[in-house]
Amino acid sequence: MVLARLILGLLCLSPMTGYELKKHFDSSINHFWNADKAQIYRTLAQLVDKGYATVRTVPQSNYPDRQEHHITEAGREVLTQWLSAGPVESPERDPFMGQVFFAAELEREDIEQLLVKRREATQFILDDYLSQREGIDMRAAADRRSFLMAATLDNAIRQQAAQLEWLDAVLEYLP
Amino acid sequence: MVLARLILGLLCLSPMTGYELKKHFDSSINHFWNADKAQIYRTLAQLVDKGYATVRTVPQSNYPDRQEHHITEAGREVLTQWLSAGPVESPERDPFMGQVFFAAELEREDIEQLLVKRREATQFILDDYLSQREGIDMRAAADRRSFLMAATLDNAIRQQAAQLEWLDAVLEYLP
DNA sequence: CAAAATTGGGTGCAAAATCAACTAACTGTG
DNA sequence: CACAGTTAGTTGATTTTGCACCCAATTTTG
Repeated sequence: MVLARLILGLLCLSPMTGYELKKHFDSSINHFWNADKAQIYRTLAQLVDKGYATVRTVPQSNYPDRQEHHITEAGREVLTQWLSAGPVESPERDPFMGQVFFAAELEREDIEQLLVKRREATQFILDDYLSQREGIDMRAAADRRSFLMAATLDNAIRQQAAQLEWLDAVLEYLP
Repeated sequence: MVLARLILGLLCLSPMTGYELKKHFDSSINHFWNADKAQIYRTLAQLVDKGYATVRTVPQSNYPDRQEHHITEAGREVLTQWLSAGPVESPERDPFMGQVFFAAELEREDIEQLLVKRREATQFILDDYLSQREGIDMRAAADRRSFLMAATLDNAIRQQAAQLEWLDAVLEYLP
């Protein structure tokens, strides 16, 4: 459900192949969603089935044909309806917090190691997001679209930063 | 996979029925995981199948028999192995951020409404977490288990608070 | 020059998750 | 007294997701 909407959103920005969609999920959008490519291709097929997108085969000289997917009017409607229907509630799922919740089964040192390793991973992700943000032209953020896109990245940065602070606090006060 | 480990973790705290597990997912653990009850019962059956848990039928006078699930030694090992294997990477999925990312398709007022509604929902969740934390005996948090459990709730609180701040910033600077 | 990555697409299968019922007895509330 | 809620568990169908493959040509890298 969500994936279909996100793909419609991307196709709304510009027509794309499944391959290019996967690129977006891995880079520009990786801070709030990811998707398996098999899933992307299948969802694309569904969208075409329902008339929310159309395919145009564009031959290329050296590389395989591009199956360019274009959003239709019906697709645009579905997207705006999703956006207008109010904020979706996210399920609130964090397996790492599960590990912390039950970490008392481990020795103190092992718990510390778990937290330290997580700290490293979080720092790594944060650095990635920060370098992504550097690549954003701030003058372009004057228009609403760019502003909102940059804002989601800012949120991801805040979340990771908050987690870093939390990890440090837990490491400091762990009995 | 994760669900099976979390159930093992809960069974580690005390033997439980599927019904009681569901209660935990809905209350004490709802800040980092949720689960459908059908899924809980099926996963429980798998755990028994694999020898990670055993069932003891406890008859009751008025209510249906309790299918009390007890964790086995093998189950405990699986749990500690999961915890020792290092922090699991979470997929980073937030459908609401997807809505914000593509919200430029809407009118300015509708975008604001989306953000304001989300703000309300976030405040509501935050208040829930805060009242949960009030119920935690801080003297009990001196032992490691209680400390870690309380810590995961603190993390959820920080995340929600960070999101509130972010929402306010976006609402303020939205072009 | 060989090995790996890129471009572009796809299949099959299994596990995980969700939705919606259905059973059945008891308990509390208006 | 009727109706809603609680306790306890189960089944079936469908969707979603993830993993592991497969194809083929080109281009880059060691």
